[in-house]
Formats: sequence, C-alpha cells, structure tokens
Amino acid sequence: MTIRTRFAPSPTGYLHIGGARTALFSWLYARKHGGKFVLRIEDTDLERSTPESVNAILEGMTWLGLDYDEGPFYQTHRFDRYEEVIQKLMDEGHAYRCNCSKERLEQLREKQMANKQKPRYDGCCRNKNVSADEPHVIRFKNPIDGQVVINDLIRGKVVFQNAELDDLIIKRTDGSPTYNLTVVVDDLDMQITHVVRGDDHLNNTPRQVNILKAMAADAPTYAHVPMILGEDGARLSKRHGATSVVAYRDMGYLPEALLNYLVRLGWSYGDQEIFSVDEMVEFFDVEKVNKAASTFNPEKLLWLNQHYIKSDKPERVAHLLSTHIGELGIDPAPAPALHEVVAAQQERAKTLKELADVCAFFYQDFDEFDEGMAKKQLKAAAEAPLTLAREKLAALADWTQEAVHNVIHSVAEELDVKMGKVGMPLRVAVTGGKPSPSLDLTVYLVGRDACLRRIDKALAHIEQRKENA
RNA sequence: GUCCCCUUCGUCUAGUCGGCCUAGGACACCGCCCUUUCACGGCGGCAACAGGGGUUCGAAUCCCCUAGGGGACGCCA
Repeated sequence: MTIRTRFAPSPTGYLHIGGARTALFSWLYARKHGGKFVLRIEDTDLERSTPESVNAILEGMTWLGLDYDEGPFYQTHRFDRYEEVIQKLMDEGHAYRCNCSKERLEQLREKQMANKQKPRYDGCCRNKNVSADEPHVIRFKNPIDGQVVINDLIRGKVVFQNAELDDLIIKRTDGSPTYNLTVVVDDLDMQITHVVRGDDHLNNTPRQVNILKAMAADAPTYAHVPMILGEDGARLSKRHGATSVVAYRDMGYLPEALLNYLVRLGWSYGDQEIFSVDEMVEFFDVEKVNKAASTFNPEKLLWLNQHYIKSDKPERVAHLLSTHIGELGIDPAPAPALHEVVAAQQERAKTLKELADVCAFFYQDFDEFDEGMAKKQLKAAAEAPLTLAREKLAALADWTQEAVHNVIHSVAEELDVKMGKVGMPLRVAVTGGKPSPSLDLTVYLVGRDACLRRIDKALAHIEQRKENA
C-alpha cells in the first residue's frame, strides 16, 4: 500500500507557523515512506476563503520547499461529489432533514449550559421527516450508543462515547456541505492513508469515523500533532508577533532554519539539533512526536538562523542576501564581490537583514560615525596614527590584504604605540563603527579610494571635536 | 460546565522493556579564555522529574488521586 498524506489548510489567511509544522510533519511522513503528499484547499467557507490566501499559502509552501505530488485540490470544485454522498446517506437512512430554527438551537444550548451539560443537538428532527420543500439543513444520524476507538499514532488509544456526540450538520441551508463531511469524502476519494493534522481536530475524529462507517469505508490512520503555544502559554496567534511563514522570509530568515526549528518542536532525534532536510526525512518518525504542546521560542529560531547563515556557502548566502541589500539601496555590482563580503561578515549576523546591514559599508559611505565608537576612538590621540596610515595606504603600490596588513603594523611601529591605538581608530574611520572582520581584510575589501575618503572624514571629525572643546 | 488530551531546567528536549540519572544535550542567561572592534569558537556555571499516595529491593520511568494547562462543544475549518 502506498502511503498518502495530505495538508489541508483553509484559505482564510497566510500559512502560519503551526500550519507549516503540521505540513512539514505530514510531508516528512510521505517522503520518508516513499509515499505521496497531497495538497487540498478546504475552501467550503465561502465567506472567509480568498484567492489571496490560497496564494499566500502556496507561497509559504514553496519557500519552505514542501512540494506536493498532487493538487492543489479545491473543495469548492467538488460540491457535486459531496451532494452525491449526502444523498446516499439520506437514502440509506444515515441522515435527515432538520428545520430547527437558530433561535431554538440557541435556547437549547443555553439551557444545557445552565444545567452543566455539554451543549448538543437534541435530535429533535430525527424522526420528523421534515419536508424538502421548506428551508432545512441535513444532519448526520450519529449512533446513539457504543463507542469510537481511535488508535492515534501520536496520542495512542483514545476512546469516545457515542453518547457524547450529537447529530452534526453535514449540509447547510444554502446547500453547501460542511467540514466534517467534506474532509471525510476527500480523504476517502484521495485515498489518504495517514491523516496528520493539528490536535484541535482530535475531537472531530470520532464524528468523522462514524460518517466513514456509515459509508461502509475504513478510516485512515490518524496522527494528531500537538499545538504550538505562544510564550504566555496561549495558542500561538498574531499577538505573539509574526506567525506568518513568509514574514520570516521577509525578516531575513533562511527556510532551512525555520524548517529545522519546526522539526525540533515536539520531535527529537537524541541530542541532535541540526538537521538537513535529508536528515529530517531519514530520521523523522511520527510516533516519536511528543504529545504535549510546545512553546514557540524565537530565540532558538534566531540561533538556528545564525547557524545556517554562518555555515552556508558564501555564494548561496550572497544570493539570498541580494533582495535585502537591494532594500538598502545598494547595488553590489561593483567590487568587492558580494560573496567575498559575505564570507568576511557571515558570522556576524543573525538574520539576512542584519547581514545586509553590516555589509553596507563595503559599498557605500556612511553618513555618520557611530556616536559611541567615535567618541571613544576618534579623538586627538588618533590623529597621528590616522594621518600616517592614510599616507602609507595612499602610497601603497600593490593593494593586497597582506600589504595592508604590513602598513598597519608599520604605523604602530613607527609611532611606537600599541596596535590598538592604530587599529581601533582606523577601524571606526573605515567602517563607521559597524561590526567588521579583521582590519586588514576590511580595509582591503573597502578599497583604497573609499578608505582614504573615510580617513579624511575621520580626521575632519577629530578636528571638529578639537574646535568644540 | 461537559467531554478529550497533556504535565522533566525560563524554553525546546534526552530519558529503549523501572536500576548505567548525584537526570544528559541545546537555546537563553552569567563567568573565564581567544581577540586590533563585533562576532565565531573553546571552557565552566546557574537551572527541572507539578503535588500526594501506592506497587517494588529499587520509579522521572508502572497504577491511583489532586492540581494546573490546552483543546473541543458553530449552518468555521
């Protein structure tokens, strides 16, 4: 039997962190077992579903590299099929028309709550044989006694009493089918063998299993993955900050970092923290997914992002960096090559945005020196070293990193001062005070013209201070 | 309220059938080292088995209870 899993988001917003992890687990399960991964758009809520959301979800999936083998299938394209199933359920006595008013239902609920009971439909229309001519919904005739046993791959055995369930609506007054019906029909038609979905659906599962039974079909295997919580312990939502997957892309995160973070949330493989996608596929095991909800921790995500930024090939990071550096108004076409700058700076940034920021001074002059750094380093004592360094750099025959290195040391020697007295002012002069690589490399990459220009600017700054004093 | 689920450091987690756990790793935090900045890196530190009963020679690991948290209870998905 070929394993078939699916991801079935409803297009009422972007792909969020929780959905992405569910998708990842489902995708990993399919990939690990050489199965198929199906994408289905659950858009039966005509009010809230939008094409923009569909695009946003697709965009998120693509960015993360969660490719699907079939789909996207849209439930709105399958209404005829749902109608067919509903008719069959009606014909076989598994469903019935109900014309209870919303007011009656509302009152019923209130009464039950007041009596400390679970609010459920009371089966009022079960045997009424409501006419098809009047406005009505169709309800599924849930078994009254017995129980439903679910052997969940993650939760283990979970038992529900049918007496706890009620007759759920499978077709609305407007004729459209509802979630619990469509999900069952689709998973069946699409031959889904393993339903990997969020924990919040665990309570829906017995209803779906009962519908399946009425259709004389076997239930798929379920795996309900725990929720992701915000730092306050409540379910992760917008108020906890960014929850959209593409928002992380825009903030300068690498897809492999997010994937790595997500896979370790609720799942582990011994003490291993870093997983390539291939390793995830190889080691992932749904049955080892934790039962407990876990808290989203942005700090660790950041750490992983930094890890991938500093470990990836400079060429690749440079490629990913281009949009962010473009946003800074920088055209990295002229020398130095962006990948060289990246190689020099990649261990100094936690996000691509930060990386772009510390790469900027290689390409464009800064407006102001960092106030704190300038105050400390650009003072009268720096005048002599900077002046001499400028002179020597200007006269340098071969502009190589080694030659630059020798110049800096010779300045310290000739002035008989420690390296720090030369290096620090020069560094601030050239970088403006941003974090930077070794000084000789920094000076070399920034280039002669820009260096001389900036040293002049620094000397002018010192001059200005003297006058103000 | 009712039903379902969950409970190891602040956070993510390890913890095969109970003994190797004076509970391990990672993030964060705090020191020290490296260092011409900032980082990277190295070393070290802080810090947890929700509580209470059992079972057992022995329990984080098994059972029960309590507490706390989450989810569901929609003509949303």
